[in-house]
Amino acid sequence: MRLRVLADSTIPIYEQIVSQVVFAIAAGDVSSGELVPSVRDLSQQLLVNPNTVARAFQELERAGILESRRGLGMAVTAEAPKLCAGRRKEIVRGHVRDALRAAAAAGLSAPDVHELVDDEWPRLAPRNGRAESSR
Amino acid sequence: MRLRVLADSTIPIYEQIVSQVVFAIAAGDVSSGELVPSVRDLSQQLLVNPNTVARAFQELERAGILESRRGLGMAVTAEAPKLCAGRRKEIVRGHVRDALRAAAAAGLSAPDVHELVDDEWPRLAPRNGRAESSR
Amino acid sequence: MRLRVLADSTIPIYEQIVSQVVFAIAAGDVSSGELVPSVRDLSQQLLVNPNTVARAFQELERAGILESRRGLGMAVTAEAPKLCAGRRKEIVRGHVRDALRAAAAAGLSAPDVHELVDDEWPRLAPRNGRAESSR
Amino acid sequence: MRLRVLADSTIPIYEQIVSQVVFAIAAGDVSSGELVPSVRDLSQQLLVNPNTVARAFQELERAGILESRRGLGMAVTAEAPKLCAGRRKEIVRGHVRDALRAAAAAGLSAPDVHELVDDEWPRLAPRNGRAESSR
DNA sequence: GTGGTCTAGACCACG
DNA sequence: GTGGTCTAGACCACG
Repeated sequence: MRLRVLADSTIPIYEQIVSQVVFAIAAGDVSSGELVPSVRDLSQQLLVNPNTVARAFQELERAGILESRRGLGMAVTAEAPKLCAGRRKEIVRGHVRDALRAAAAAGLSAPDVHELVDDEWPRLAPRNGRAESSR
Repeated sequence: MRLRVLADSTIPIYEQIVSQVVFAIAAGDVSSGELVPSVRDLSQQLLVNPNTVARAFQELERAGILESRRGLGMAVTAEAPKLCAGRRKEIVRGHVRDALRAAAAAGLSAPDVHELVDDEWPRLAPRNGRAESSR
Repeated sequence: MRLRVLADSTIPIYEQIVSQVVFAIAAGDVSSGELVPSVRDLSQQLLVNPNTVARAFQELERAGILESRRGLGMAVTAEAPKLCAGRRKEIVRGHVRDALRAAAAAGLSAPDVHELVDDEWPRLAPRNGRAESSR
Repeated sequence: MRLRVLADSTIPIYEQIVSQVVFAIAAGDVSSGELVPSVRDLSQQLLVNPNTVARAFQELERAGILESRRGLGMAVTAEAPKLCAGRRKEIVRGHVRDALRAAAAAGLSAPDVHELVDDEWPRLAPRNGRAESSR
C-alpha cells in the first residue's frame, strides 16, 4: 500500500491518509485481515508526525475499517471492502456536489459543467489512463 | 442583491459571501456604480457576524471589485463586471478541479465523473432552470 | 456544567470527559442550543491539556451530540438529549455486563451479584441520595 | 483446565488468563500440586502470543498461586486454593464497583442497578445454571 | 515490536 | 475570542 500526502493541500493530512487508505482498500490493494503499515513506518514514509497517522487510523477504526490486533498492528476488517467501496463513492460524490453547487450558483448549465470536466481532466495528473477517454 | 449563506456548509461563510457577490455582479444583477448593502444590513439579513461580512467586503475591495464611497458605503467598481466574469469561471473551475482530483485518486475515469454529474445535477436545488437539460 | 476527572483512573481522561458531558446533557443540565464551556476554559477548570478536551469534543461532534458554531464554540445539538439518554444507558449497561461476565465466570449466581451491589453501593461516594435505598 | 479468551474484549488477554486460572483453582477444577498446561500448549490452544501466556503465569507466580517445578512446568501451590477464593471475590467486586461508579455518575439509583442486573444476567451465556434465578 | 494517551506549544482560519 | 491541525516527544500497556 503506497500512500502520498500533499503537505500544502487545504485538506488536512490525516484526512488525506484516511481517504487514501479507503481508496486502497476499495481498489483491492489491501485485503481483509491484512495488516496496514505501522504508525511508525507510515509516518516515516510520509514524512509526517506519528500522531497524525495515529489519528487517521483512529478514524478508520471507529469507522469499522481497521481494527487493532493487539501487539501486532492495525488490520483491515472483514467489512472494510464493502464499507470502503461505499465510502469512496460518497467522498467523490461530495466533491462533485460541491462543484455543482458552485456551478449552479454561477448560473452554469449541466453541459457547461461537462465541458469544464473534459477541459480539466487531462490537465490533472501526468497520465491518467482513460483521461482522454470517450465522450 | 439577494444572498444566501449555508451555515452548515464546509465552505467558510465569508467565502460564500464573496462568491455570491461575484456571481451577482457577473450575472448583471448589480451594476457598476451601484452600492451594495452595508455590512450591518447584510449581517442582519444573513444572521451572520458583522466581522464576517466585513472580511468578505475587504477581500472584494482588494480584488478591485468593490470600492468604498466615503460616507455612502461600498460600490461596485467600473472593472467589476469584467473581473467577476473571470473570477466566476475560476471559482467554478477550482471546485471542478477538486472533484476531479478526488475522482482520480479514487480510480474513477472521466466517464464515471460525467455519470456522477448527471446523477447529482438534478438533485441540486428545487429550481435550476436547465437542470433537466439535454445530454 | 460542572465536570470532574480522575487523573489516576484507568479510564482515559478524554473518555471521562465524553461520558460526563453525555451524563450532563442526559440529566438536562445543559440544553439543546446551549454552548458548552470552551476548550480553553474547560482545560483550565479540569487542569488538563487543551488537546485532551479538544479530543473529547471531537468525539462528541462525530457522535452528533455537539456541533461547532464557527467562532463561538461548541453547542449542544437538537438531537443530543435523545442521543445522550440512549448513550448513558449503554455506557452503564456495558459496565454492568462486564461485571456480570466476571461474576458468571467466577461461578456466582444472580443473588450473589445483588448482594455484592448492595454491599458496595453505600461505600461509593460520600452521599448518594438513594444509596441505602429499598430492596 | 479449559480456558477461553475473548480477543475482542476490552480486558487484556493476559488478565483474562489470570482470572480464568484463578477461577478454575477457586472452583476446585485444578488442585494443589497439579501442573497447569505449558506456556507453549496454552498459547496454541488459545491462539495467543506465548509472551502473553508467560506474562499471565508470571503474575500468578508472583501472587503465590503457581510455582515453577524445574523441568516439569508450573504447578498449583498449596496456598493457591485459599488465595484464589479471596482473589476471585476481589476480581468480581472490582468489576461491580466499576459498574456502580458509572451508574452513580449517570445519576442512577441502587434499584436502577438491580434492574439492569436482572435485565442483563439472563442474556449472558447460553447456560448459566441459576441465571433465571429467584428474586 | 505494536498502538494509545497525554502534555506542551506553535500556528492557522474563522468570526 | 473560538476550534482545528500539526509537531515533538514522553510514557505506558500489551504482546
